[in-house]
Amino acid sequence: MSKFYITTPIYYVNAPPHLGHAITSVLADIVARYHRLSGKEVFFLTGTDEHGAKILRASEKAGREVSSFVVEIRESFRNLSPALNLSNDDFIYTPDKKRHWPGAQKLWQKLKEAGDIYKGKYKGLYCVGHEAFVTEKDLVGGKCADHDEKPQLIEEENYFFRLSKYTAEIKRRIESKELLILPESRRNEVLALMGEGLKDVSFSRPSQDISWGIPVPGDESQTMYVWCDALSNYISALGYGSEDETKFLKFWPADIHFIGKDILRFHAAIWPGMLLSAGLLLPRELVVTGMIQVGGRKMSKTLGNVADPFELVEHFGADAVRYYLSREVPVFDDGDFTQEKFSQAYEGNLVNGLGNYVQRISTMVRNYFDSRLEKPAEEEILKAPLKKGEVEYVSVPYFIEKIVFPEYKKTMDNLELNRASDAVFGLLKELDGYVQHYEPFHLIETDKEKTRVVLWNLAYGAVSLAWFLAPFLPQTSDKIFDIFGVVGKPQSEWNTFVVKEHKALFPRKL
RNA sequence: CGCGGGGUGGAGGAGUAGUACCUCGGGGGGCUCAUAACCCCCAGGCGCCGGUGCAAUUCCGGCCCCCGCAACCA
Repeated sequence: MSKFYITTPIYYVNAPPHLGHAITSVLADIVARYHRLSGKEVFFLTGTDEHGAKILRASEKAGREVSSFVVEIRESFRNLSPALNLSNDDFIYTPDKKRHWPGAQKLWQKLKEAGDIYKGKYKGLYCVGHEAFVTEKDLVGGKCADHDEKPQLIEEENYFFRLSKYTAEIKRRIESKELLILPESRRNEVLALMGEGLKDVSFSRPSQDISWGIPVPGDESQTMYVWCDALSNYISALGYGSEDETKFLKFWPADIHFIGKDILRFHAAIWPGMLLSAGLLLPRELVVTGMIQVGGRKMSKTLGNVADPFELVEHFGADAVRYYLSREVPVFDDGDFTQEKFSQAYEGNLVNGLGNYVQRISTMVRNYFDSRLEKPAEEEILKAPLKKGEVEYVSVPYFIEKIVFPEYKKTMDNLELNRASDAVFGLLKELDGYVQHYEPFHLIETDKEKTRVVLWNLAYGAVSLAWFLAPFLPQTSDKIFDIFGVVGKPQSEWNTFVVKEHKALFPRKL
């Protein structure tokens, strides 16, 4: 059985999860489920990034001990899994001394042994109020936004990682697609960056400035900066650096790192550089998602337009949120969220579309055939074909197998999840049209046998929809299998359908 | 000249060198199994200016506008 290792980023715990985190996790989950369903041994990792000066300052501001301060937000990220039905196999967090630190420190050690760690001077803008370095972004009009003070340009000694040394090799891996970056435009962006040559990166800070972090092995006076601390989660979670590296040996390299475009540079430059230095394999693929905006604007706490995934789930259910995030928002481009768009998508495609379809078919089967439909003979099935265009006639199962499935598989394999979803909902549209064409609700009065064929095809269609949607809408998919009495049955055994009475799959919201 | 992505009917999206597609909304018709759902038809569009081509929304150049990134916001 082949393995498949997929990760989300580890999320920074400076605030509870918002829809942007949810979308990355949901997309990764859909891919994880898809590969699991196609028979691979999948390891799906998510987690949180909890170290750093920002977090320490936030905890101090709240008058809390930092180690307990982060737990709350960590737990809210962990709760994304039950809320959104994420199938992650593990959850890693950076302050975990037992599970994470050994891996991070071993990795550091490897880089050091490779001669790629050296002491250097870091020059930066230091804000006295923050007692830390700030970036240009923290400034408003040259002054620190929080303290209204002008930061000072100061120097301090810390460790650097010789990233520059690996520019050519990283570039080669990306160009040759040994390290595949999707979509193409992101790949180009990174390659353009490589063209300028990568600079060495600051890799640690004096621990007096940042005590909240992982100590540099062999030099307690320094704390690891984010790179080695956070990026190493992808291997520490597999046991790298621990006594038992079985999982690491089995699952590394990652088949896919799902990331947002905002952290592309770290994942396309620094992370591969570190892995090369340590003599480890590079991930096969970086999948770079767009950002989800709210009402056309970037989500921000200042604007007060942060969309809360938990609220949405509570109101609409996990599958509705998963639906929106995977279909109504493009995977690779920026998307937009508004309450109105969400409701519209919910009403249109889930309530009126999928929910209504399942309802009308199951009702007819119950009313006309006492809830039970035996599979008609093949030649009978051909007598109620699906009309495609003007002249082409195919049976429903044939259409699903030869037209829908290949399109679904192709787009899923290319991670064009919204297009795969399009293919499935396109099938739904065909099936609704098929109902209208044969009018089983009339046909039953004149030709019961043909009605049986028509309804059997429609039930087969419903179950097929459930099969296709399993990675996207796992709960709904299970419900549909249950309604048609084929829970746990492979496609080859979708012969007799025994239909149950059921509640609306997607209740209408007022 | 820091880097990059965009501008497609009322709205949101897809797409292509040659009849431009989908969803929602608007107008009309049909059906009644279904969660006032479903099916069919109609109106309306490729930011601006040049260039290359038999042909450009699609390729090239310029302009206008919007938006990201710029080394710890998915």
